[in-house]
Amino acid sequence: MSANVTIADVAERAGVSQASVSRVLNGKASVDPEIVKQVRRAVAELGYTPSLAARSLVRGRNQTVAMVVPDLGNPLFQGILKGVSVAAAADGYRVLVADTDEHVDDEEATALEARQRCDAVVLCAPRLPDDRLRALVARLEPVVVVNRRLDGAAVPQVGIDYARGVRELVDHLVGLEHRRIAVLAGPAQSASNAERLRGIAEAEAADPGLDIRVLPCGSRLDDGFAAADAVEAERADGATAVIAYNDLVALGLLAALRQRGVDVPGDLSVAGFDDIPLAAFGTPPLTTLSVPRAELGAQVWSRLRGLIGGASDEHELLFQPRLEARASTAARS
Amino acid sequence: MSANVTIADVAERAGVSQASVSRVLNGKASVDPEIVKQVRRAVAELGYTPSLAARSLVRGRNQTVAMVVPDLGNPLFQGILKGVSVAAAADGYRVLVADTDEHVDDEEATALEARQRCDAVVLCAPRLPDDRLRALVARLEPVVVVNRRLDGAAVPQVGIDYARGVRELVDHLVGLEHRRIAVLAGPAQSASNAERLRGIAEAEAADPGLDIRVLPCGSRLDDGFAAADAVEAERADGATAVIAYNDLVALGLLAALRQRGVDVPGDLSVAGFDDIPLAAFGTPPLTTLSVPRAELGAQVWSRLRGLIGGASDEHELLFQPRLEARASTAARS
DNA sequence: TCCTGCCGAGAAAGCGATTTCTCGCAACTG
DNA sequence: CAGTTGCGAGAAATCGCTTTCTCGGCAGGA
Repeated sequence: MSANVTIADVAERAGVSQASVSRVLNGKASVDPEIVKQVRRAVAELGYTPSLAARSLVRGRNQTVAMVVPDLGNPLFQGILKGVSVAAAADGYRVLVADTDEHVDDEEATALEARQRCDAVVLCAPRLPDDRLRALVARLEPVVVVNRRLDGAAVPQVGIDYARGVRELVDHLVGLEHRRIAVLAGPAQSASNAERLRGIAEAEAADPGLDIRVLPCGSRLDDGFAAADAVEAERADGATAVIAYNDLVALGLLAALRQRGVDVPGDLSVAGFDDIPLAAFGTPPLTTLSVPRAELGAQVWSRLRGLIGGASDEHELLFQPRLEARASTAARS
Repeated sequence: MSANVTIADVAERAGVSQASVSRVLNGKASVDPEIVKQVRRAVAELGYTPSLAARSLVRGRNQTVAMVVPDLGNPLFQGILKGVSVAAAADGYRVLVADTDEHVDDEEATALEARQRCDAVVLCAPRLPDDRLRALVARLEPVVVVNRRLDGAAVPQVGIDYARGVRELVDHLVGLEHRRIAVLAGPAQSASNAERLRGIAEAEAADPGLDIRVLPCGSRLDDGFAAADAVEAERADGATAVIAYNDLVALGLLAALRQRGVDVPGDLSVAGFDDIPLAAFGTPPLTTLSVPRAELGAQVWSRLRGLIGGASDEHELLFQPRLEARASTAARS
């Protein structure tokens, strides 16, 4: 079994020194072809596998990165996780997940702890306030921040241009004659929520005819479901369209509206965000903003790999969401 | 920074030996309270954090387990992952995910590679044929297999009693006067699919009045969506109910049927499996079989921990799914 | 022909913990 | 009072690699 075979055994069997075995295995320097052959044979015969623990100790590297997310149940994060994971795997890296379950105060501890086990970490949509986050990020060092703008930190960031996306969505709705729009806000500490709201504010400022009301909500299915009452109140008050924090919220809302017999998009247009796989299969199919999750994940890995390799990088990369107009939004009737 | 502080530094600062520092940190043996105080102070002052790499080398343990899944996009696996992850975290363990993306032939390599980095692995719904799986499992050793029955392997298994669940579902439909039922099968290599089919066969055998047709399908949203034609053909042929491989498939099917103007449950009853969060929010809310994902995950961890601790365990644990009758199934009209 | 330089391979020194071994000292027994 | 016995703490070995150091041999230049 590979378990107990050490490099010493291989060396002995091949009749060479451990150093040579190591050289062969790592392709360092030039080694006598004969020795190479001997070593390879010995390795094969013994079924030798280098101990990763020993290797990490001496190299100070793990070949593992951590991804810290606020909620693994969110399809957006799942998509990014998968993207990072696939890209990293191609370079022999694995990823370890840590779910903070939206507990802001666990974020630091969790991230720090994860960092101990890994060569780098990707912080997904951290909920921490700016100053604490900046401090944290400094201690995490090889780190990339996803979906959270953080000024004044020498850290690569990759995110989604929610502000612009939401403006696009508003434009879409305005094009459909909607003027009174309700917005279902996400978690208060979510930076991407703030970005969305910023976009909303910009849109409102640009078009005085608009009347947008922001309602507190959340990020999950049941949040959307529970928001139905508030939405109905807005509708009674003249709102004809709703922009939900994300697709999950939108789908939850859709379900609740259906129960109440509200027709979407006849009585009310509803739009989401993220274009999760289910969005296209909703009732009705959901108008939403599509974000390239997998590609984003790949980009994150590419940055991360650079940092691990010692590069320094503090660029910010913003993906532009693309409007996916489907049946849940329609011209005001 | 914790990065460069070693136990030697702490020892020096505290004026004691490394051994004592180690003892204090691990709470082994009894140490002079005075020394304990010194060490703690030195640790705090230096901001010392033990190197996990060094620790793993000497202990031969990682405090990390791997979870290998065929598709992270599946909410069932996400739920189990979360369950395992939370339970493991409570014991200071982290989990590393490896997604084989339904590539059967990568399963062995992926699992083996993951095992190298971890103290144990949980194999989720492996698609490997029995003999290869048995061989693999032997090499993985501390391992628990989820959602796959594997006879003749000394390995704990935890799963879901799909056969019984599906019989329950059939009973439910029969109670609603359905006799001709279409079944959308999952991935061919999926063991849980085989279990479901076994349940179907049993139900059919028990009730000669039943006429159940199995259609090939898949495990994802679009599989269900794409199955609509086949389902319609069955319906034209007299089928009045459909049992989908899982909720994702059911939801995809629902979407396609809606496009076609088929009324569910009026024209056709549809049931799923797993009770994913979205099931209750479908149109109509989906009748499904609920499985306790988080609890299952916790059980998996509990088994795993035992194994890591050296216990031997080859019990099989089967969770009984619970019928969640909702609006997508109704009496045949 | 002799010296310098280079190259390849083995010996040995870490990497940073844990754990066994050893030893001194105090307490306990007969 | 002498001879264990026990206990606490430091020294050193160990885990399994990588990498530097060292040295012998061989080729090229003077």
